[in-house]
Amino acid sequence: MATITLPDGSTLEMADGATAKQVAEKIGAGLAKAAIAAKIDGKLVDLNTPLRGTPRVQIVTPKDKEGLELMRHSCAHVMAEAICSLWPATKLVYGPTVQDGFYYDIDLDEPIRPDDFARIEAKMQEIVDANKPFTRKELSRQEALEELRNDKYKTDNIERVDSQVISFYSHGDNGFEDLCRGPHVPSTAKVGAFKIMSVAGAYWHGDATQKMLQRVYGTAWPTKKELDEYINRLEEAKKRDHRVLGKQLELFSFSEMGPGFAFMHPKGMIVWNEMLDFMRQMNRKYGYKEVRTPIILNEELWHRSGHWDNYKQNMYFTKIDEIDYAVKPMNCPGGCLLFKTTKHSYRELPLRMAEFGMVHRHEASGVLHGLFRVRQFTQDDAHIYCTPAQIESEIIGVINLIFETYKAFGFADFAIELSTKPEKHIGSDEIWETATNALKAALNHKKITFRINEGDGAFYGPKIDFHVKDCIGRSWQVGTIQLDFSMPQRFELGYVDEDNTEKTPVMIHRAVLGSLERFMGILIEQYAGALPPWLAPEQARVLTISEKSNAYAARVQETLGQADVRCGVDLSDEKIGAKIAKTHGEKIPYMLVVGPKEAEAGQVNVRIRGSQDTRTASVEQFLAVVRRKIADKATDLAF
RNA sequence: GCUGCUGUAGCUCAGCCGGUAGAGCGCGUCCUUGGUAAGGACGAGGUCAUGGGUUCAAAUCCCAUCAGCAGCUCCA
Repeated sequence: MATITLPDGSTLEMADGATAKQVAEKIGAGLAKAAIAAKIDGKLVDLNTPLRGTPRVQIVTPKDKEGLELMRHSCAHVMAEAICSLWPATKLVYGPTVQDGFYYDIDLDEPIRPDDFARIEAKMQEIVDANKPFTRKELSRQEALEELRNDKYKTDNIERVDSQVISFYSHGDNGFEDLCRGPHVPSTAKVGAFKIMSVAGAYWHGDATQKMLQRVYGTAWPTKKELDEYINRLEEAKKRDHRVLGKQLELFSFSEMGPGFAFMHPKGMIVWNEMLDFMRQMNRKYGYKEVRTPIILNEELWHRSGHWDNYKQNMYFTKIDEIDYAVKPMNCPGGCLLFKTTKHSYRELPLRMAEFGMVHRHEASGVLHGLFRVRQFTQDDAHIYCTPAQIESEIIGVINLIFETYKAFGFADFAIELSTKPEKHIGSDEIWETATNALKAALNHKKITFRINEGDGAFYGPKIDFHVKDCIGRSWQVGTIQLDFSMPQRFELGYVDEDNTEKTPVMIHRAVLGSLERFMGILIEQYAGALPPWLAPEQARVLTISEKSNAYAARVQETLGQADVRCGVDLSDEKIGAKIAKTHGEKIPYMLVVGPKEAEAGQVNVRIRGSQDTRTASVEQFLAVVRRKIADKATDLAF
């Protein structure tokens, strides 16, 4: 007999060798039907695994996170079989699950096209309808290597696992079999509602020198309804796409004349300047002075800074009067030159110098992506020159500044990473260790939990990276704090200490928004284009019922404009419904409907973006409310 | 940079088994003066990304280039 303990603590007596499936059947027909796998003593296994002794058993269904992944993985197998049957030359490489779905990397010279998806799906449906059992076969490592000696991909897969038992799964009678750790759903009927999503190239092992494989992406969900909801969610995310909204809302554009170089339009410039004004305010509050350094500087400078050796492939070069120059990819070397123009005393430290620096980086053509990845961008950069003793308090100061800033922009959720010494770096190991420890100390002091990102630091020093989470759960890297002992040495920066000796300062590089361009893109996606009043290009618009109220509308607009509210007016001879629809499309926070009634009473009828309700208020009342919303950086428009 | 897909009016897209272009939105003019998510009529607007090739004939087929999209690699 086997004594089975269930997750609720109850026990079941079963015959020795009974399967997990039988346990599910004993518990209930519903569970047995939903069951796709089991967990025995915490280990995920196939449903037909025999039970002995006194195991703890949990029946896994697609409702469990692990069950869902397992189901998707099984679905990947079904897709693999479908592809192999349609393209017999296919060599299977690797088919894991990913967030919301799965993919399978295949080696096949004939490209699979989106037109083929329907055929693949139809074939998959055949396999599903056949309701064939997944069966497991185990071989010794040696036997497995022998059996797959002609398959370099599968051989490689075996070599990458350390288990001595290698398992294979097959479903059906046509001999489809795939190396796989498992477990799997019991039969092909249990892979859920699926859809082929896309196909793209992917290097073998992510190595650009290796063969480009085809990666076919699919998704699978327990029910058709959930699949539809997922497709819906994707469409919703697409509506937030800052590239689409940027065009629609006339914020910015790109031209074939300059791939990766954004054009900021008048409305985009308003958002930009609001961001900039706010960051300047923060810089003043936290004791920064602002500077500006040249875009183009002599190539020699970049040799000295280490950029030539470590960053050359990302830089643009030019010649002026036969002399070699480089376009700056970072602001720090220029900042160092500025620091060196005068002699410094320890009394000046910490010296915090901010720069909204426009930098140019040659990014590979394939990585350009709206405002998120561009070749020219503006960093809200700063360099803090300080003594070693001041490092921790300075870093804490920057962290405070960063948190305050993100909150103001409406981000509540952050994640922090500490990146350590990369392969390409300058400076000794001791320096790196000291610097890394200093960053850790500051984070610990602030009681901040962080993740370590090995080998991902800047070439001149370790860094703390800040990620913000947007309202639909996506994470964006924005701010960074980098600690640098090398650049000050290379540039022979110095200050005179209390004891009248020359010392080398420590340099802290920091950016809060990171890139103004990227941050604007993030804001657009976060708010789906419906920016809070303080950032909105047009904060209110007066809509007239008919031209009888034009003069009054103009007066209202004038009054608001005088009070620094960005207010437009729609005097067109459209009907009010059309004007409201148009204003909604432009995502303007406040609509002020005025007709003879309002004109008579000196009022406006306020309609708030996203709401059907209206409310009449005097112009003064509305003005007071909107000014407070702007001042508070409110995201809630109601009043 | 690599692989695949795409490029037609300001925008979104149709046309693409070859016979020199169409819709909706937007824009302009006129009618309409209408009270809360799109009133009506008329009109203007396109070297069909660019350069070659095949053909009597190319938006349509082929090649190259450029750009965009998805992903890979890289990154703020």
